[in-house]
Amino acid sequence: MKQNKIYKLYKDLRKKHGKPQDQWQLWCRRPKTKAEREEVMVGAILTQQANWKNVDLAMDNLKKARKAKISAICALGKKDIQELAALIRPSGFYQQKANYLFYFAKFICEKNKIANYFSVQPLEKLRKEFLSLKGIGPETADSILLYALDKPIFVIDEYTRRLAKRYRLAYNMDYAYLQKLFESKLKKDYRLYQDFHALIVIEGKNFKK
DNA sequence: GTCCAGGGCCGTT
DNA sequence: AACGGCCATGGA
Repeated sequence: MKQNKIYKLYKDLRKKHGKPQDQWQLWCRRPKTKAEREEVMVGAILTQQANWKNVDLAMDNLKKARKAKISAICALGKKDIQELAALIRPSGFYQQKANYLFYFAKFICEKNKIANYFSVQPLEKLRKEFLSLKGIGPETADSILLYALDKPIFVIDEYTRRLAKRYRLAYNMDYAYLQKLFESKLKKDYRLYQDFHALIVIEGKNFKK
């Protein structure tokens, strides 16, 4: 890949921060076990507009209750959504997130009945299916595709926008535009996308809006 | 006490 | 298409 501002930013961040640590050790692990993938999916929903410390508290509650995996959640009934909400309370917006989690889990388990569903379906189709679910917007959908399913799709978030402004990488901060921009400047490699986005979040915390 | 975090939904304009 | 209010906790 030729030198360009975006790839150079990756190299700089990699040099400055090394391999992503903390939560990112799990999210950037290769390969992941099935259980780890399911845990990342849960985390992707809980982390919406939430401090990771709070998400961690919620994840601990779920683990103690043996409900930190998609397969455990989709075994629940509708009447258990309140119990789920109580467990994830520290992550904030917990009533909504409990519903999001429950129906997302149902969706995943349903599709998993079809052989190799997530490996066989085209990426664009999978993404549209995720986006059709309540509570799964562009960032959450792409986070799950990239970090849980190892699909080569670049995640855009608040920190990506901050760095894009700070380093004048773009003027348009529209999600689809930024995503295409980053993907067009990088080798199509989920491992690169995973590490780069993690580093963007780590670095982004140093900047105000 | 105040501010804010890795979003997304819904109603209004 | 764009914008504002809303959802909520815990740490700085």
